[in-house]
Amino acid sequence: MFSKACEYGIKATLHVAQQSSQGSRVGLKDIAAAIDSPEAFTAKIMQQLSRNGIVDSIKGPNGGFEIPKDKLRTIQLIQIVSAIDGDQLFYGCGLGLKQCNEQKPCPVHHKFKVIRDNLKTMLETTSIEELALGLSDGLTFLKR
Amino acid sequence: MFSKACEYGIKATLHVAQQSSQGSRVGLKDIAAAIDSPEAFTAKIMQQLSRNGIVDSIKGPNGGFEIPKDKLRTIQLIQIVSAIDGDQLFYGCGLGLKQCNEQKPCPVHHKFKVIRDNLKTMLETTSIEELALGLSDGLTFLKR
DNA sequence: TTAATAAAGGATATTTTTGTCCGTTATTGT
DNA sequence: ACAATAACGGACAAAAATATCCTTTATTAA
Repeated sequence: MFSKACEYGIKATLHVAQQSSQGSRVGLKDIAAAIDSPEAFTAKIMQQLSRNGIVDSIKGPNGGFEIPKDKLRTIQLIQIVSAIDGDQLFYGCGLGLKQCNEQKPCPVHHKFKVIRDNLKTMLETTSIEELALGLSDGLTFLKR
Repeated sequence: MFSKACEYGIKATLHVAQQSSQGSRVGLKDIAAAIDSPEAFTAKIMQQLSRNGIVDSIKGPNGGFEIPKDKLRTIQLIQIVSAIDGDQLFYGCGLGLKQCNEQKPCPVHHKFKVIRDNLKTMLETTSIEELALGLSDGLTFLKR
C-alpha cells in the first residue's frame, strides 16, 4: 500500500507528535529507536517531512524535531502520504493506465474508485493529534 | 497499490479471458500488444498465472494461453492478486509492524481495517468474466 | 572562541523490482 | 523424421527503493 519510506514517515511523525504533545522535543536516535527504523534512512525522511512543513527541525545541542502544539490538530495523515509517496495512490489508475477516466475507463475503474475514495477520505479526516492520543493512552503502538 | 507485475497480470488475464469467451486462444505477443507491456517480462507473469491455474498454457504451433469458458465465472480478481503480490495487502499491517492486531494495534489499525476489508471484498466478488464482458462491449480498455 | 551536539546533504552501497536474452522443451504440420 | 512454432526456464541487466557513510552547517554552552 505505502512505501517503506512512507510507513517510517507516518510512524516518525506520530512519535514526534506524541512527544510534542507532552512538551518534549525528540532527536533522530530517539525516533529511530521508538519506531524501530534504520537511523540514517529515517534521517532522510525527517528531512522530507521538515521541508514539507510537517515537522520543525532544530539544529545543535538540544535540537531535534517537534510539532508546535497548536499545529497538531491541523495535520492530517494525507499530508504525510502525499509528501512522501505522492498522490498516485489516490488519483492514478489501479491498473497503471496513463489515461483512465470516466470516458475511457480501465476494467476496474469504477470499483476501484470507491475504494480509493474511501482511503482518501479516511486519510483526509484522520489527524495526527487523534492518533498521537492513542499512543499516549497506551492503546496503540509503533513497533513490534 | 499493486506491483507492476500484478497490474500486468490482471490485464493479461482479462485479455485472455475476453478472447477465450470468444473462443480464441492468444499468444504472448498478442497479449503484450493488447495490454502494452514488455513481452519478456509478461512471459514471466504468464508462467506464474499458469502455475497457479489461472490460465492454461499450450505449447507449440497454434499454442498460447486460454481459460476454459466454464472457468471464467469462477476466477475472481483476488486470485490473481494473491498469486502475484501475495496477501500482505489484505492481512499485513498498514504501517509495516510485524505484529499488529486487535490486542496490540498500530495507530491506524482500526481505520485501515475498514479500507482493506472493503478492498478484499471487492476483489473477492469481482469475477474475470464480468470484467471481460466490459471489454467485449467496448465499455472498458486495457491500454492508453 | 572553542568544543560538543545534532540536523543537512552528498556520495555510495545494497536489495528488490522490473525488464531482457537466449537456449531448451513440447507440439504441430509437412 | 524434420522444420517451424510457441511456451518454459535460467542467467543476466537496468532501474528504483532502501539503506549506509561521512563531511558540512548551524547552534549551544562553557
